[in-house]
Amino acid sequence: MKIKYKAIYENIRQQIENGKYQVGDQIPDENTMCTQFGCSRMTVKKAYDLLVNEGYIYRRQGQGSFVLSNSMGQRELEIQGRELTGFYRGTNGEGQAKILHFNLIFATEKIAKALNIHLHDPVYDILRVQYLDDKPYVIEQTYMAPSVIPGITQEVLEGSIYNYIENTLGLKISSSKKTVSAAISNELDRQILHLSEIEPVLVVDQVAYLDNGTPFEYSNSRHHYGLFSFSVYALRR
Amino acid sequence: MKIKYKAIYENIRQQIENGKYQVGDQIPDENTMCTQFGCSRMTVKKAYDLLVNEGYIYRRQGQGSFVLSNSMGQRELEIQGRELTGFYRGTNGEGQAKILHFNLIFATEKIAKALNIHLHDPVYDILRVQYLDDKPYVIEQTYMAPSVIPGITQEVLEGSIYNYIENTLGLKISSSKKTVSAAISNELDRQILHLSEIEPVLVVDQVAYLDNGTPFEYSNSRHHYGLFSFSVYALRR
DNA sequence: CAGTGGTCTAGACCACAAT
DNA sequence: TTGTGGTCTAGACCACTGT
Repeated sequence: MKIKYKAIYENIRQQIENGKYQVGDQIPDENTMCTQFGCSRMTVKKAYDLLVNEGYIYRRQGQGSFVLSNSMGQRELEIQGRELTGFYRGTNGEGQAKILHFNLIFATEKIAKALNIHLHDPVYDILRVQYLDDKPYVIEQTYMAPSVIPGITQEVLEGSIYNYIENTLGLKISSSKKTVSAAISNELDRQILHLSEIEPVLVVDQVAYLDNGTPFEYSNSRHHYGLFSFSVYALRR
Repeated sequence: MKIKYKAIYENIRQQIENGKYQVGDQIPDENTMCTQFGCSRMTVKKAYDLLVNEGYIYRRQGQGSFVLSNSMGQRELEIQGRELTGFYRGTNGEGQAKILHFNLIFATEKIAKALNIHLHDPVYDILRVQYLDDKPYVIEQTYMAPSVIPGITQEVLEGSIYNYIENTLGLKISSSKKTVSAAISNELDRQILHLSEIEPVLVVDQVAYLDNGTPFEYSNSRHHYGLFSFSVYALRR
């Protein structure tokens, strides 16, 4: 790791996650870290601020820096990558994916607006089911513009779209906006996710962005209510 | 505003929100801002990094800084304070609150763990309904330790607990961890929120922290599925 | 008081992109 | 080559906390 503040961040993060620093423990002050890592205060500060943003520590003027939580220690949630720090990996497909349909359609107003393209521009219209341990847990409706993400095929869709985008196309996925809500399950939900009439779905509406600011994906995911939850750490500003 | 980077942050943020900078527009580079605000590059960088974290802009080496979204422009959601930047204000009570019960109980293991207190320590056990425009939208089960938040009364509960904590007690609320899921509505949900059997609730489990790292509230909120959604902006690290 | 973090400076060098 | 952002330094001064 050539970037110093990331190295310091990783160093402390790991010591928190593996329990060397317990919740409530004070971690070294900035000057101590400066001498230890041979760097200036600003560099330590940057590393520590990252830890604050991710909910690992809190800091108080005049007192010091203390462990707030070991974040990842709370893995009681069923489907969770690095959910707590925030990036939704639904489309990452760590399990298997089954394609329900894969078409080209004309962008509706909603899609065009979300993807920042013109009305009636062509878009991929993909409906997939994701499985984990042979259990279906989410139905994903995805729209992407071929002008942004070219060359999508059945094969790509059976694997991970995100891997294709990052590894094959060499693009960088940088952020996303999500809105989470609960909804009554519809006919398709119940059939695919094996739900009864009274069992709901957790709906995630998402627009995902490349590092050049282009929205490349607009998706609507309907999750089995018992197999998925969504966690965030929120800092008050 | 005496803090320069916050002043710069506010300046740009407002210009994005009121449309002076449109989505996709390039905003001034760091050196330009330095001369304009009479400060050093690091200060501008800090302001811009805040804007990146909140999803307003993205930046690319060699190219510049560009508007990603005007965030708050998407106020299509029913109940939303500054949800997009992340802090859940359910307990803020902008509407009215009705108390269903208010007791002192002995902490269960789950509560003790969440609030970092001992098993069987006394805790407030509060069940409230929040209304917005005379419509019930959430049932909130809240646990707080009197040792941390003393002096809770019926009157306090009818207003805003958060206001009481910050204004009357002079404590600072700094962060929270939430887990969001969908659930089948129970008898109470259906009665209070006027739901039918097939209509679900959006459940938010939350631990909230003071700025000294103390978890002061453990709550479980069951929201009307049609009146509440939860939005986040997530940066990939 | 000493110890801590918060803000800020005035530079430096590097990496990357467009021309 | 120029312009951009990313990282980093070696200080400085201030604000807050606890002794």
